[in-house]
Amino acid sequence: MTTEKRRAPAGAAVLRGEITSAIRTAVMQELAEVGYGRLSIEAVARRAGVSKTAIYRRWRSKLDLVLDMVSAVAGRNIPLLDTGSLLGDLEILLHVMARALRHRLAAQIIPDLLAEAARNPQIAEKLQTALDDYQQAVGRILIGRAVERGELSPDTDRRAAVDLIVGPVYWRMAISRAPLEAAEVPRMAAAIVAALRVACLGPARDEVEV
Amino acid sequence: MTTEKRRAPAGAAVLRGEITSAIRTAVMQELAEVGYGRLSIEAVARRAGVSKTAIYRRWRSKLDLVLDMVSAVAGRNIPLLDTGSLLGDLEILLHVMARALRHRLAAQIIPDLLAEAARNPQIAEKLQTALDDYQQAVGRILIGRAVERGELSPDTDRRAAVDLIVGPVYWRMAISRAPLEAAEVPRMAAAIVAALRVACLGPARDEVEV
DNA sequence: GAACGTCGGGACGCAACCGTACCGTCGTTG
DNA sequence: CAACGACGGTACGGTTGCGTCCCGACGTTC
Repeated sequence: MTTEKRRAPAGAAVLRGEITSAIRTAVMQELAEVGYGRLSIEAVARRAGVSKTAIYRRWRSKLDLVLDMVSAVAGRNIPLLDTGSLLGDLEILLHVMARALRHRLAAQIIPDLLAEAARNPQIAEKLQTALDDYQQAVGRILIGRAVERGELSPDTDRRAAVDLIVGPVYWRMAISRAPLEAAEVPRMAAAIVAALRVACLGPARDEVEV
Repeated sequence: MTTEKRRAPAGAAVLRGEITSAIRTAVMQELAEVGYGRLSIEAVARRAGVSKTAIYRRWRSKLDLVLDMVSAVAGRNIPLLDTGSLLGDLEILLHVMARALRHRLAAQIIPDLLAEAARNPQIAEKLQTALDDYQQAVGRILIGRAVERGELSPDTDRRAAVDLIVGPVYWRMAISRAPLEAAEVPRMAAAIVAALRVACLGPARDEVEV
């Protein structure tokens, strides 16, 4: 290819960032409103006040568009503060999750995409890696620190631990769709700590005492 | 209306049950495959080997059809066996939930409809009442019995308890989509019992704000 | 200030689906 | 055994969305 004579695009021949971000927010809103299944490029374009071509110039298809959004959002990893105790760490994590799921958009988009992931391999892959990263981070860092401190047994099952930690918040906010008051977090955190302590003891062979 | 001369429909003029049920299973499969958002009557008809008219004669619209399916499935309440101990009751419940979510159809349809419920008031209502029934049943019966036995404090927060019980299984099977081995159930049940014990101790009493 | 070249917008062809109207079929009823 | 009447199937207009093509507009570069 003799591209030597070519000069870089300039002037009006350059993607306008404002439009790109207008599309992005429109996609989020549309995704929340109708879900991935019914997401239409035309609706996105309408909502963004933009032509369809503007979208197709940036992303090859609807799937590409959504995949890009997902990786953009899921890419940023959560900071897991070290408060010095498992209980403290958990409270922070629960607060962060609750805060995230309190946003209307997130609370609608996340369950929707997770459901869609069950049937769309591309979305599943993108989402699953993000989810795995998240779970691993929680498992390794949060549980790992607790093990180092001696708060949990070294042979704690990381996956089971993640289920016990993340499950209740997600169920409460995304499925049951009941608000989680900040005041409830400490209690939930304490309950989870108790659960984690028991979970690493292995199968319930012993009788439980009051 | 002078319906006196009317005689009851008979012969070929009666809905054929085989076709009705063919439609029903087709809807379930289609729902699992493409989700509610993309569910199309034509596809259902094709899959069932039936005409669209056959469907429209039975249900007024796509929404009606799905609502009917939901109430049919969600209507049947789960039997909660009394094993004599909270731990035993929990193990049973977890097994039942795990068994249900192991079915491919259920594991795809349930999250999908729950996500859809977030934006469709009609589905939300049907599903929410079913969910509430379920949660109440778990809360009242399972927790209630444990309280009677003295295993849990009388002022246990039912809602928080349900979150701790149902959340982990749901997360594991429907979101994380990792298999839950039967051997893991006892451990998870034991962990949940521990969590419930702590949860009813009340909030961390130092900070109680709304 | 003219040339450049991509930009956004509107229009197009194509495909899928919705919900309805009509038509011949068929089993029961009297 | 004939009449009944809802049955299932086909065909149809209308709508929506996809992805593409062509056009005039526009800001930078030389």
